[in-house]
Amino acid sequence: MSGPTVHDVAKAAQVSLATVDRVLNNRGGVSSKAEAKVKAAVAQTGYVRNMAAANLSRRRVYRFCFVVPSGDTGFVALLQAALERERDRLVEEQILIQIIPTHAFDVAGQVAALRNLDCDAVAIMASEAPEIQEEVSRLRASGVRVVTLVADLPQSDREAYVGLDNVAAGRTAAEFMGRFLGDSGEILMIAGSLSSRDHNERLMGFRRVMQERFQHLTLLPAVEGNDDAQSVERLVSEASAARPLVGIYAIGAGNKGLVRAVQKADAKPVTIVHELTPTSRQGLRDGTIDLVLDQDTSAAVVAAVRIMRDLTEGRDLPADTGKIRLNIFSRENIQ
Amino acid sequence: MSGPTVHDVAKAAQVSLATVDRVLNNRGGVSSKAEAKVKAAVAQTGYVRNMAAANLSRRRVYRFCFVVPSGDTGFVALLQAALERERDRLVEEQILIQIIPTHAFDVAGQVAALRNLDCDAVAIMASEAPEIQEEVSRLRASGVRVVTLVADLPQSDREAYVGLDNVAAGRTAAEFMGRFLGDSGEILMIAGSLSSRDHNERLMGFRRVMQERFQHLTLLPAVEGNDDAQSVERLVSEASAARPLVGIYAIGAGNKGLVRAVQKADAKPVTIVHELTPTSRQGLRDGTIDLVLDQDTSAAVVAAVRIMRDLTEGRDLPADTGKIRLNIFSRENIQ
DNA sequence: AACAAATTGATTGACGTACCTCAAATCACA
DNA sequence: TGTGATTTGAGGTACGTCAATCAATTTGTT
Repeated sequence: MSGPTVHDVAKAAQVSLATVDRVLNNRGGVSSKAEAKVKAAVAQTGYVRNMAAANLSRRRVYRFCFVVPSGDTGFVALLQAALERERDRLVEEQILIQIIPTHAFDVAGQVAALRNLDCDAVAIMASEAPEIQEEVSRLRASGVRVVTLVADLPQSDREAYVGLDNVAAGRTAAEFMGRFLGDSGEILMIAGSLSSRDHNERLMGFRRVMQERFQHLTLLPAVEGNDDAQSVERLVSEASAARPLVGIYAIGAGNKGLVRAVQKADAKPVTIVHELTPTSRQGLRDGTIDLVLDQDTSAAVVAAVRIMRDLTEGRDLPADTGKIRLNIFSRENIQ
Repeated sequence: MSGPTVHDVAKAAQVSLATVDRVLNNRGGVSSKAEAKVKAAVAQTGYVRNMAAANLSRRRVYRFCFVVPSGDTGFVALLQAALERERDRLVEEQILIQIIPTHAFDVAGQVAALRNLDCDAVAIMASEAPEIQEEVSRLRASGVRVVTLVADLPQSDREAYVGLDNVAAGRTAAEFMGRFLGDSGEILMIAGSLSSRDHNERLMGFRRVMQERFQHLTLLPAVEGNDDAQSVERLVSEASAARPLVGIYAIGAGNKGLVRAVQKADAKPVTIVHELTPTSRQGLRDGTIDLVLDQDTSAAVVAAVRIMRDLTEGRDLPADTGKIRLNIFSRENIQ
């Protein structure tokens, strides 16, 4: 009823079980002739290893860590929730998820967190600092598989990145901004931090499409909101007091402040923000926010786990691995 | 190292392994006192059943069927590809996927396919015909779990629907159409079939938002393209010859014809279509198509498998189960 | 107290794979 | 042909759970 087993392979290859085992788990000490026979038998019988039995036998437990910024609002809260959901689901598949919270810009703390890991693979969302890249190298050297999550560390030894194509996200934002805005006018771009890679990539994509396709719109110099509602509110208020804004592209967190400022402004600018949180969802509903570009945290976590598993099992990763789709939410399709 | 086992539970509950087993698999013949002790021990030790071992022991193999329309172009081809990918991946988790191709509108054939099933659960994409709903009831009665895929059969005995919220899809199309179009003008809606539920729901959503928010735009009566490129091309050509079209909402298949007609037309209408296929992708790239609303076939298949598994294991389904996210693609975010 | 019925315990053999040991067979090379 | 190295075979134990049997104990009823 269920597929062929190693016994069937051994029979088909006319060798002993031990030899099949040696080939399958390349333990060496097998003549090339025997190896060929076994491989042929595998192909012929259509044998696939029963992973459940294999893992059971070797008492294998996958231990994956997630080193991510903590917080109980906004994106990080969603990520946290997604992680906990997945953790509960994965226990019964013998996959143990450990969530290690850090502080968003605390490099030292992140390094410390990475230093004390004891697991097969780790997913990291951390600052792009040399100390952290070194830690990644150290982890890799000690046999831990490393993937980056949401924020990439492309210069590091990480083996995969799970998250958005941030340039494409910025380009998409610009496209919708341009198409929603018929007339000319000035657009405000607010990043969380101008020194973070992902925010910069979004800015870059946004700027480029604006320049390529919507030259009648004017981009104000990007400002830094520090992912903080109060700063964002002040920046938006000041900008729209100085001149009429037709559009706002908010790249980082702090949308609560953005919503407050937009509601007080005289004219309603086209507002595009990132991440579907309770705040931005409400903004969509009441019309303060026009579009939310979102990376699905659940999808990211699921993808990360899958990749970590593939890596620890020594499988090679499929081509499009880790690309998280950009979700676009408007008031008509918030779920 | 790995979690507590039944042995630990037995020890903690001060009962025998056999009693733990009786409670865990509710075989009956256990005093309520013992049952309580075991349950307390499970909670206290944090025991979770090792599914791999359980399935191995009872030699369980999940057998899931997918009864879906075949074809080598458009959406059904994508679905087919997604199914095959998942099938290959799932073999090693002891999940056997059988793909049973049918013809799109061949109700008799679909009924026949459903009649010969031998599996634990089935995912069906079929016409909304009484014969099929009866077949679904029969399957359910014989213990097969049934979910609908992409096209729902809400009147039937199916236990879950995996697919888009088609009303929301239509509403979203209307919103973007309205926002892209500043001026007034006439909009053409082309459905595949006016008698199919999903197409009707999309139309309904589209119409409603147009009426609620964009009354300066005029909707022409919906036409039927029969998911066929030639029909669609003819319909679009005729419509745009008769009057200037500012927008086209194409709900079904046949986008090849749509693209040809739009390219020949004098004025370029805002064009929104469904499903990201090679054709619509190309349309986005060359500017013929402005927006593609897509339901991710991979996501749908993965969700369906997960639900079928939950169902056959007797777990109850999470609340938001089966809702497939509406992906919105523009030329800047085709991946 | 006697007896049947209900409950509990002890034990066993799968499931498919990993991993180990020890002995037997085959090989390479002088 | 003999020696040592390499390759192969046979067999066992373990992983955690299921499913079953049979004996032992407790419980309830008269």
